[in-house]
Amino acid sequence: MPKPKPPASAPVTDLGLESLQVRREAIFLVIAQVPEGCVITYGDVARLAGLGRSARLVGRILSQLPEGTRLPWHRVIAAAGRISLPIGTVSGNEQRARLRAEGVRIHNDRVDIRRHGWPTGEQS
DNA sequence: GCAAGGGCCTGTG
DNA sequence: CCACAGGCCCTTG
Repeated sequence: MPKPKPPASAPVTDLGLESLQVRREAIFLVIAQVPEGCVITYGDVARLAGLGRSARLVGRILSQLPEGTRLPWHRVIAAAGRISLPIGTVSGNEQRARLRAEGVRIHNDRVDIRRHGWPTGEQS
């Protein structure tokens, strides 16, 4: 049958709404694995999480993170090592402060991705 | 339910 | 730096 109709009685294992959750979890796991002093781009996070080109989704998810999260969201930056969060904002300031605290040098809203990029860096 | 606009994006020109 | 298009999701009307 090309059209599996779910019973209106008990759609317990319902995909679709849940897959959103799954994506968030995947993103969470990927970012959680970024080592200290390293950065990763939105695109790479999406790719490693199996989301393909949904870098924008990653940004959206990150923007909606709870305050007390242990997720190192500050290690997630835009492509080419650019920091997309504007300076002067709480998040932007926090991100820069944390990165610098981890030894990441920031020069004009830019991070040396060749040095701190992950996983394609040389931290091994 | 569809169209339009916007957002921590990305790549090309 | 700006403009466009490609992809994903949310909010409005």
